[in-house]
Amino acid sequence: MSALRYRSSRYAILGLLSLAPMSGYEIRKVASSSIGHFWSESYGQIYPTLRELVAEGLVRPLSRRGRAGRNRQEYEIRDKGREVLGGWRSERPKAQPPRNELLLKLFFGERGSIADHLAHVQHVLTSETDRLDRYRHLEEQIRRKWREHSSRPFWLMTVSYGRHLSEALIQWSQEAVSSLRREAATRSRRQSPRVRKRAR
Amino acid sequence: MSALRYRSSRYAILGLLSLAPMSGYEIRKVASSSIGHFWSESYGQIYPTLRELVAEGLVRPLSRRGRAGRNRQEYEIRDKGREVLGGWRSERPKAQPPRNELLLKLFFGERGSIADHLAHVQHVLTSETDRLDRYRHLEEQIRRKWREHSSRPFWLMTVSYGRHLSEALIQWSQEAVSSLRREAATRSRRQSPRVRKRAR
DNA sequence: AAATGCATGTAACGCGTTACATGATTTT
DNA sequence: AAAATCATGTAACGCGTTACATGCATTT
Repeated sequence: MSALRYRSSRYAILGLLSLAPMSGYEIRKVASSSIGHFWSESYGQIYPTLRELVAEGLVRPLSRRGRAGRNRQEYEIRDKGREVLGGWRSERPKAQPPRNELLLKLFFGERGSIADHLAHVQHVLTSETDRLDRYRHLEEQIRRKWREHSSRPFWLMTVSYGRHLSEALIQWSQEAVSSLRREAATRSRRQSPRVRKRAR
Repeated sequence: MSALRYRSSRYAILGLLSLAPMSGYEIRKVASSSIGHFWSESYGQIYPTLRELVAEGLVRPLSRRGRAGRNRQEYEIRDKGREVLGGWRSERPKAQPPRNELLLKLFFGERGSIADHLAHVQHVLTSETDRLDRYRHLEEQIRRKWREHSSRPFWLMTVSYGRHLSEALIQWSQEAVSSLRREAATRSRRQSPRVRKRAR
């Protein structure tokens, strides 16, 4: 694509503004909490994008009476913005090309130290366990706090996605730990076959 | 990071060359088959990177007697290349920041058409089902064909990762289909409450 | 008055894909 | 001889993060 690619950041920002008017700073904060589990957005994208959106008439800067007397500029989505957002939403979502460093390291792992691999996999195990915990809390919060909000089922679906993925990763990493241990045993046996009996 | 980022492409390429000498074209092909499930690499990266690797003495161009008389240039990893690869492998793998368009669309889905969302989710369901099938085949192939290869356990781990993920996504998408149907029912009930009885 | 933190904004990179250009070698 | 396809290579983008610069408002 020489001309345009997906420009998903625009839609992420537009989407957040469709929930409520916000400043760039807030967009960053809200993004990292609400959609942070499956999306990331940085200042370097947000501020320039906001300008673009204003220039295209999808978003409007609000007069600066923002409750805090702070030096902040809030933006509000316009009808045209909602239309554009709707059009984007109905197109088939693009998957980002896969790039998983962990698997890359494992794939070329034959000559590496098992201890290193174990450390990597165990890190996945602990971090996904934490993450799963957060998903559970989050889910409960959404169930309690947004009992009547019409977005609730959608939000729950995104959390559930994360939950399923974390559970899968936890399972995988447990299995991977076992294989790596087995592999370590095989290696040491290959190095010193006489000691084999000692192992048990 | 103003200076350098991860430069994972270098290591992906170096890793492939650690398995066997290859040309740039082959690297592309091998990559999309072997590590294609969790990694992607394009020509625009491969050729320039090969030059860099040669310049740094990590890789050596082979004399052009490649069995095919073709106009091709093969490269071979050097000892220094293996060292560098080993160093990289023992560092903790970096996770790429999450960017999931599907979830983004669902999250802002409240005003969208349920039919669109259903189509997106069902696409996940079918494509992950296919993928799972491919993983099963691949796993069986590795078990049969590489019975004695010392990389076998590592390769199996990467396939297993994919399998677990696909299984989780299949489960999730089935659940999501149900929620979306429920949501559609709720909506139509809300629109025309009198027709409620007709529905059953 | 100094320190802290809120808030906006931009420059410099690095990463990666896509699309195109080019030519050699097989195949038909 | 024409078509297909193997193979290398590069230019132009778009995407995104990081790091820095700046200044106002609030807290201490």
